[in-house]
Amino acid sequence: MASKMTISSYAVLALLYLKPWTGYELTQQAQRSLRYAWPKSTRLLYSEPKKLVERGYATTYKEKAGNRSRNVYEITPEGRKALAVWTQSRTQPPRMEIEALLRLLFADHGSTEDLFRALDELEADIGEHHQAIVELMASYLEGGHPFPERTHLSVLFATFQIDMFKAIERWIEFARGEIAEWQTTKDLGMDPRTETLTRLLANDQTPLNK
Amino acid sequence: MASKMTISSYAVLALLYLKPWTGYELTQQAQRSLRYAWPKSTRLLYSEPKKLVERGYATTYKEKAGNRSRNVYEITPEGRKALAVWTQSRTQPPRMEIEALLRLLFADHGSTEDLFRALDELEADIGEHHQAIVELMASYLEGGHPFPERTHLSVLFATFQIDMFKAIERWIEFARGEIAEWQTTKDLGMDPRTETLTRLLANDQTPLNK
DNA sequence: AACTCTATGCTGCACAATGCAGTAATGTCA
DNA sequence: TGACATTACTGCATTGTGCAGCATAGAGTT
Repeated sequence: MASKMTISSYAVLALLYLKPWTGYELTQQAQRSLRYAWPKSTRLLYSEPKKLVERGYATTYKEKAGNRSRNVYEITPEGRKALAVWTQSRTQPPRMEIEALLRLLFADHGSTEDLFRALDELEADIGEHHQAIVELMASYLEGGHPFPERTHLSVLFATFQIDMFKAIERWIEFARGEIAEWQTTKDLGMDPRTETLTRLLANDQTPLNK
Repeated sequence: MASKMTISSYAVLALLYLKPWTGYELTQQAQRSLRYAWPKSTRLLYSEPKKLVERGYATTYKEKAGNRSRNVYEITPEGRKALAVWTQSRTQPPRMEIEALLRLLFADHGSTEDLFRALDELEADIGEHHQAIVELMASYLEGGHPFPERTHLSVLFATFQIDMFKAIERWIEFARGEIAEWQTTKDLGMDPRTETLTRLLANDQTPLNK
């Protein structure tokens, strides 16, 4: 039987709403546009459209160029209806997996060098994304958007991302400064500096805002 | 044979490094402290310590109180060594799943009301976490930290979270303002306002910073 | 002309992780 | 004494990931 529609199913269906795509194109497009809101494996992006076909939300045909063939997927009217249902449902709470922060939480097993390295890695990963999105925006100015009529949505989304990345980068700098003051990762506990910070946070302020 | 150590395995192992816990306590503690850096299901948190025992990284015994019994897990010296290995490895890139942003990306299928609702839901979810962490910091001031010698780590981590939550809340307000100006979710494309924003973003600035 | 490398275009399989239902004892308040 | 929340898990179906594998096409190199 047709399995249940997951958010990932709807994400793929929403891409098909824009235009028909091949399986491969879907994997590429998901890399480019969905990665930051809904990161999914390539494998899944090949599987989802097949399930949509099973459910009657898409149709498929094999297109061939020479000896090669590829699967093209197209949304059906039922698929469009299904998307409307999704729009009405409660969104799932956001979820962030940041291993570097996990390392911070347990930094007292290791050295300050280990912790600095984790921060460097976080900075590098964020920096890559940050740069990519800034370049994407530059390309939009030169008419590089594949769906120009949707630019306003992409740009609002990009505002979120860039803002987020900047906040993380600012925090990394701040964290480096704090850690540099520690003599060790361990047993610092509620020293005067930590107490000052705790007081700030308990009043819903951070040393970073403004 | 013993399966491979995942980051989740190390997360549980790191908790066991602090002190022995029962399975149930691990699920509670992971809810309280790991949720924002490494959110995992309750089910997994019951399974992971068993695997650690299989690998020789932990030992277990059944403790009984009356007719009831519970499994207590304790780290072994091998477990401590394994943790040191983890500390040396490259951190995984951060990963964020935010369904509300996915809705934004595909908002042109629906109405502006649908989009406002998605933002309200995101605000509610973030607000809950935001409040919880601020209250946690207030409790630390009253000596509520279960491992007082680790307060400096928790506080640096909390700085990240609160800063992040504030940034998201600020963006939500901004997004509401922008969307309110649209007559529809569709076909706005590169209008003058969108162009202004795109220019800002392409220069690595956002309408929100500072 | 043969070669190597990258991109295209997938599938199968093992295993990680989730969600849900089920089971059962203990504590708490009306 | 009965109802309900909390403690304390386990089994099972299903979703999702990572990796290896397979095969064609095109571009550049020796």
